[in-house]
Amino acid sequence: MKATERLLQKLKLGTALDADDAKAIKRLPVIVKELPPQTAIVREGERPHQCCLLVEGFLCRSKTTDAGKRQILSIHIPGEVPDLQSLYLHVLDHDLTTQSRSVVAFIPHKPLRALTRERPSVGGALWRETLIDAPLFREWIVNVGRRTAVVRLAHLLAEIGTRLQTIGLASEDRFELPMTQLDMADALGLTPVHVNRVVGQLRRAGLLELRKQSVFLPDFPRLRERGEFDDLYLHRTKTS
Amino acid sequence: MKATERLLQKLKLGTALDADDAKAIKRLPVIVKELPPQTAIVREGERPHQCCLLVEGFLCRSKTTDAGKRQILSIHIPGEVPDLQSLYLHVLDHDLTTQSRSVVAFIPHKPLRALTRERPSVGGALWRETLIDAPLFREWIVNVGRRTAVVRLAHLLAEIGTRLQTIGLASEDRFELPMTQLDMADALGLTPVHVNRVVGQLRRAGLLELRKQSVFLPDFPRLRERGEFDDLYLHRTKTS
DNA sequence: CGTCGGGTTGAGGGTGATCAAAGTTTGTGG
DNA sequence: CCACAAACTTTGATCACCCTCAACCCGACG
Repeated sequence: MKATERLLQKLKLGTALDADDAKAIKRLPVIVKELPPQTAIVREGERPHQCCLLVEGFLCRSKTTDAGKRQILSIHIPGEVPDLQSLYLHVLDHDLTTQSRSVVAFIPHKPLRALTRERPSVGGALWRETLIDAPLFREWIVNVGRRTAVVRLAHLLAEIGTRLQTIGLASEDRFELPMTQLDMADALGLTPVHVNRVVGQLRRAGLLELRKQSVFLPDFPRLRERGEFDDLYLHRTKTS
Repeated sequence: MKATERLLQKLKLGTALDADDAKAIKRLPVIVKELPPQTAIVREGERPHQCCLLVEGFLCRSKTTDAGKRQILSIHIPGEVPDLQSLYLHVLDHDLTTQSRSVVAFIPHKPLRALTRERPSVGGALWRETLIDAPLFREWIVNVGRRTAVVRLAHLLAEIGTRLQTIGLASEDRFELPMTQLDMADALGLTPVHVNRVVGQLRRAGLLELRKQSVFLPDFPRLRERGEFDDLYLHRTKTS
C-alpha cells in the first residue's frame, strides 16, 4: 500500500473526508525509507522539520531518566504519525525509535501545514489524530501507577491486539509483536526478570502463548478482563 | 481578571496573535460558575458540548480502576482548558473534578469550532494548547514507571511550582497547593502512608516545608535535581 | 467537648527488584 | 554445516521498597 493511502485510511476512521480531501492527501510529498530495527528516527531535544508516517513495522517512543532507566511511552503501528505534534511543539521531548524493521514515510511540515489551512476538514482530521495520543498516555499512567504486574501485562497485550485489529492488520488474538521481554519491561515499568515470571503466570492461566515474537491469546475475553481492559480510551469510532 | 482574558494570556504564551485574534477570543460567549471543592465537572463516558476554561483554582483529571483505585492523571491551573480535546474526541475517557473551590468558564463547542475555522491563527493556538497535555502525561508515565517515591514527589512539586510561576500566579518556591497527602498519593501511584513518610524525607533533607496546603521549597535548585526535573517537556516558550 | 478529616508513626508482610547462573535461540564467520 | 558469540529467556535465592493494617495525634468545626 502506498504511504499516503495508509494515512488516508487511518484518517477516515476518525473523520469523514470527501474525494477532494482524499486527493489532496494523496498528493502530499513523501520520502519513503526502510529502516532497520532499533534505529533512532528523532531524539529528545531535536527540532524535526518533517513528520514521520509509519507505513510498515513498529515504532516506539521512549524517555530515559537521569538514573539511566528507560521508559517506553507508546508503541506505534502502521498508519500512525507519532510526531505529528511537532507541527506545533517544535522541540521533541522524547526519543522515537524503530522497534522492528520498518517502512516510514517522511512528510515535510510545510506542505502539511498548508494542507491544514487549505482544507479545514483535513486539518480537523489531523488535529483529531494528534489528540488520540493523550488518552493512550493517560491509560498508561493508570497502568503503571495502579495495576499489578500481571494486570499490566494483560492490559498491554489486550491494547495492542485491539489496535492491530482496528487497522485490519491482524486478528486481535494472534499477531507478531517485535518486542523482547526487556522492551515489555520498559513499557510496563518492571524489570525484565519480573516480566518473565509474569509471562509465565499468564501462560499457566491459559491466557497467553508467546514464542519468539509471535503472540497468541487463546482466550481474549478473559485476557481483557484480567487486564481490566476497556477500549473506550482508544476512541475507535467516528462518533466517540 | 475576565475569563477570556485569562485564555488569551495563556494562548499568547505559545503563539503570536494579533489584535483581531484577541478581539475574537474576547467575544467568545462564556458562562462563568464558581464551584466548591471535589465537584465533578464531567465524568468518564459523558459527551460534553462545551469546554471548561479554568479561571481560578485547581482542577484534576483522574481515572478509577476496576479494582477501585484512583489515579490522578494531571493537575490543572488557571488559564488551562483541560477538556479542549472534547472538540474532536467526543466521549470523555476520564473524570474532571475541582480540586479546590474554583471559578470555571464554560465555552460551548460551537462558537469555538467556528472560531478555529474563521481565524486560523487562533485555531493553531488552540491546537497547540491541546497538544501540551501529551508531554505532561508522558513525563508522568516516566514518573510513576521509573522513579522512586522520593524522586516522584520532588518531581511533582517542581513541576507544579514551575507551571505556577509561568502563569505568574506564584513564585516557584512558595505556593498554595490544595491537595491532601491522599491526593498526592493518587497522583504518584503511591499510598497515602508512604507519601507521608516521603514528605518527611524531603522535610528532613531541607527541601520541603509543608503546612496544611501551603508549600515552601527552601532550595528549589536542589529539589529540581532530586526530582530529576527538566522543564523541556513543559514547552513553555514560543520557539520550543 | 466530641467528632471528623487528615497527618503521623509503628510493625509486619508482599510484590517486585537485584544478583547470579544456566539454558536457549539467533546470528555470524569459518 | 559447525563453532562460537551474542542476545534473550528462564530459574533460584535474597533483598528492599513500598503496602497493609492499626493506632494515635492534631487541628478545625459543630
